[in-house]
Amino acid sequence: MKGLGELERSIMDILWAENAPLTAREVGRMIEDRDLAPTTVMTVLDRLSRKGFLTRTRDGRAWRYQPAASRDAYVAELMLEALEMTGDRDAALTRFAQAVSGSEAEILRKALTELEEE
Amino acid sequence: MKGLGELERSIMDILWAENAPLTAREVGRMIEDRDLAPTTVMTVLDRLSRKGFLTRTRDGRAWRYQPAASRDAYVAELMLEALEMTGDRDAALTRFAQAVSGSEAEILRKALTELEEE
DNA sequence: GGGGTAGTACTACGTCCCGTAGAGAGGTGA
DNA sequence: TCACCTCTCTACGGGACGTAGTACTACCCC
Repeated sequence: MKGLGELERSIMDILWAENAPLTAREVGRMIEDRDLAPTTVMTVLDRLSRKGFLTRTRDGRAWRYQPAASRDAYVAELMLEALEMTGDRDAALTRFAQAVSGSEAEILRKALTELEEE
Repeated sequence: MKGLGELERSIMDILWAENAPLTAREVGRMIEDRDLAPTTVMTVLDRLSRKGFLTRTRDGRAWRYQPAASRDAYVAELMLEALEMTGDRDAALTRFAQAVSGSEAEILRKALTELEEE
């Protein structure tokens, strides 16, 4: 999986936060702080859909974009990808488990327990 | 943390696999399949130490390079970094737990249990 | 002691990604 | 018809990375 640039991530964040598919214009309106040209937003949306992060459907002349996967799925995939990198997955996992904070360890524990029960 | 390119990662892999600090020449000899110029290896080693992935110490005229952190630590850090990206860490962690394979879930479970006991 | 060898530092070039945006085409509503 | 919206296409500058040459220095062997 390819990574995301900074602007790309900002835009993904907007789309992940929104439940409905947005047009380029709508997205642009939500990044006002950066004062981008409309075409900039369109270009980035286009690249993101080329890269498979977004899907788009027609709405009149405009496209409406929405995430192809949830942010959680993306994050989990990044984590798995990092894990792929090591020769010793167990060691890395152990280290990871030690690094997460207490409350998160709790979440993990719970998720794993539920898995076990299925 | 900055990411690693492909050659950079190959070289880190060599150094992670080795226990002793290596010189550029030694590293170069271990990537024979790519037939790189010696200076190429040196440049990459230099960049890696600039980026903080390697530390180096003098050995006569030459430098000896060794990883600043273990591969496991690096991988765990990458995973945490991915986790930082989400607004809902719990959801991402849950998804991650569901995505790891059975034996790895077991490792995680064990690591978490040991944590708890301390 | 002179030439090959090894090692260093510095510089450079091509490519790809990404942020950024303009130009031009074609529809749309006043 | 004219202003406007949206799209697609093209482009440029910067930074990271793969790759390597050059110039200089120190050491070893004959």
